[in-house]
Amino acid sequence: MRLVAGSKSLKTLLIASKDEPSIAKIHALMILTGIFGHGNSNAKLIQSYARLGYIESARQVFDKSPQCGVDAWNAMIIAYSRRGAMFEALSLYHRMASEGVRPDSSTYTVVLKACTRSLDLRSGEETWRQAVDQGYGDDVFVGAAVLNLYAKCGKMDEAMRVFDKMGRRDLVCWTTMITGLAQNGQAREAVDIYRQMQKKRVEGDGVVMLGLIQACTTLGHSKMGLSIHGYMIRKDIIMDVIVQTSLVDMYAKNGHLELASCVFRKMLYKNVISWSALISGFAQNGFAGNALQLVVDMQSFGYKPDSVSLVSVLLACSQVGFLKLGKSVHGYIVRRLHFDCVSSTAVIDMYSKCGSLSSARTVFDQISFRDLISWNAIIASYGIHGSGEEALSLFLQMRETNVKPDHATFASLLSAFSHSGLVEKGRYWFSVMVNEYKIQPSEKHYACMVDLLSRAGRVEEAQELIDSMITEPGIAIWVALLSGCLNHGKFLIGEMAAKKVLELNPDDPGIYALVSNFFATARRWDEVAEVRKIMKKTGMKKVPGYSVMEVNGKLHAFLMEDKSHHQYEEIMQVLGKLDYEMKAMGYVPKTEFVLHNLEEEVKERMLCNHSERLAIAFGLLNTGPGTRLLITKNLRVCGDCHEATKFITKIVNREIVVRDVKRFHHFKDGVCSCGDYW
DNA sequence: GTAGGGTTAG
Repeated sequence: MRLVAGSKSLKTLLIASKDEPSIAKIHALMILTGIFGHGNSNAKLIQSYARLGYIESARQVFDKSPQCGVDAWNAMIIAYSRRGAMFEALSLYHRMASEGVRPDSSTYTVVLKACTRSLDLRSGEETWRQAVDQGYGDDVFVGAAVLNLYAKCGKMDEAMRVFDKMGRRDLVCWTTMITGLAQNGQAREAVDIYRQMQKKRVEGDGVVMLGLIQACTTLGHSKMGLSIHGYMIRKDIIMDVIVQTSLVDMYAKNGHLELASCVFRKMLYKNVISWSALISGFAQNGFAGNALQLVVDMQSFGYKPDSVSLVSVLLACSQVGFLKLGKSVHGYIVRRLHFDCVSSTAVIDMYSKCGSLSSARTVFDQISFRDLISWNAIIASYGIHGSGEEALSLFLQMRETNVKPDHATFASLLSAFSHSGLVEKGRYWFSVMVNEYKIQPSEKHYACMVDLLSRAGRVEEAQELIDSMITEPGIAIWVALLSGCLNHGKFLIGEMAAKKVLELNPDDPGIYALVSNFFATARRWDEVAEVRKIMKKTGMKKVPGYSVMEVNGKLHAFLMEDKSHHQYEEIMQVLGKLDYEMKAMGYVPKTEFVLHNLEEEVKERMLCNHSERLAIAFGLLNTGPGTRLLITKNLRVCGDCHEATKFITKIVNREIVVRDVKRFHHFKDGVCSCGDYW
C-alpha cells in the first residue's frame, strides 16, 4: 500500500471507511505520518468511529489525544448523545470548562439536543443560560435546539416566549414551533404560526408540511389535509417516506381509508412504519379484517411486523374477539420483541375484550412498569366485565402509587359503577374527582353518571344532575337518560329526552334506532314513522348488526337473518328447537325490541334471527358439549336476546359470553353477570 | 458545518 501523505486525502478515506479495521489502519497512518494530533484530525477519527457505532474506540482516540480541540469534544458529546448515553454526554460538557476549552455554538446545540433526548429540562435550561451568557443567545442553531427542548418537554408557553424574542428565525425555528404546537395538542396555534411564517415569505419544506399534516390529523381536518397534499404536489415539495407516511396516517385517522391506501400504494419506498400507519388506520376504524390481511401482505413483501404493528393487530383482535390470534401475538412479542409498557397494555386490553379477564390481570400483575394508561386499561377491563368492586379496589391500589388518576381513569371507574349498579359509590367518587382531584367533570363523566342513575331507574335524579350542569348537555347525556327511560318505562321524561336527542341532529343511526325503539316501546307508531322518515331523508341506514365467533382458530361472522351460511338450515333447526323449549320454560318474546310496526308473529321471527342467536346456534353445533361460547357483537345486545340467552344457558348447560359494544355479559345457569343492568 | 426541526402503537 502506498503511503498517502496529505491529511485531506486521509480524511476522505475516513469518510469512505465502512468498518473498524479500515478506520484503525487510517488511524495508524495518521500516527505514522505525524498528522494525528494536528488540527482536527482526532475529531475526524472520533466521528468516523462513532458513525459506525464504535464508541469505545472513539473514546480511546479522545483520551489518547495530546490535546483536544472543541471539535473533538463536540464529536465525542454527539457520539454519546446519539447512543443515548446522556450522563456521559453531559459530564463531558461539564469537564470542558475545567480543561479550559470554550464551548462553541455546536457544543451548546448538541448538549441541548442531548437534554431534549432525555427530557432533562433542568440541565437544558441551565445549558441555555450558559449559551446566552457566552453570547450565543441569537444563534439560530442554539435557538432552534432550545425551542425543541421546550416543545418536547411539553412547555409550549416557554417555547413561545423564546420564539417571540428571537431576533433571527430560520426555517427550522419556524418548523420546531409548528411541529411542537401540533404535537402538544395546540393544532390551531400551529396553523396560526404557519400563517405568520407565510407572511414573512419563508418558504416551507416537507418537514413544515409534516407538522401541518399532524395538526390536521388531530383536528380531524381532512379538507385542510387535502389542500396541503395538493400544495406539496403543485410546489414540487419533495415527499419522502416520512412525509408520505404522515399523509397515510392523516387520511387513515380521519377515516378516509381509500385515500390512505391510495397514497400508500403510490409510495416508491415503504418501511415498517408506513405499513404500521396504514394497518393501525384500518384497525382503529374498526376494519379488523383488513388490518389483519395487511399484516399478511406486509410479510409477503418482506417486512417483519414489529411491536408497533403488532399492537394494531392486538387492537384488531380485541375488536372481533380473536383470542387465539391475540394470544399468539402476545407470545411472539414476549419471545421475540420488546414487551414494553405500550404493548403490554394492548395485550391487557386484548385479553379483557376477548373475554379472558383473568389473563388480563395476570399480565397486569407481571409487568414491571405501569403507567397511567396501564392502570386505566385494567380498571376499564373490570368495568366492562361488570366487576365494579374490583375496579374500585384497583383504583385504590393505584392511589398508593405515584401514578395520578386522570379524567379517563374516572370515566372508566364511573362506568364500572354504572355497569355494576353501584349508584352510591358512583355518587361518592364523582364528588371525590371534583373536590379532591380538581378534575372538572367532562361531558363523558356526566354521561356516565346519568347512565348510572338512569340504568338504576333513578331517572329523576339523573335529570336533576343534568339540570345542575353549567355547560349545555350534549347528545351522549340525553342518550343515556333516554336508554334509562326506555329500560324502566319512564315515558314522560323519556319523551323529553327523545326530543332533545332529535334536536341535536345525531349522525349516528344507532341513536335513531334507540329513539325509534323508545317510541316503539311506548307504542307511539306515528313517532316511530317520523324517526324513520328523518333517517331516510338524511340517507342514514341502521348499522347492520353482526356477531363474530371464533371456532377452531377461525372467525365466523353472522349478520341478522344471514341465510348465506353453509350451515343455515341446521342453525335454524337448533334455534327452532331451543325456541320450543324456552317457551315451555316460560320465555315470552319481547317483541318491543323490533323497530318496525309489524305483525307480532313476524316480529318474533325477526327476533330469533338476530345475529347473536345465529352465532349461539352455530357455536352449539360446532363445539363440544360444555365448551364456553364467546360472541362479539358490534351493537348493544337487544333485550329479547338477553332474556333468551339466559334460558339457553339453562337448556344446554353451557356458559355463554356475549361482548356487546358496551360491556360483557357472562350468561350461566339462567343468569347474566350484568344483573340485567346494561 | 453528516449542529438544530420529522413518520407508526396502548
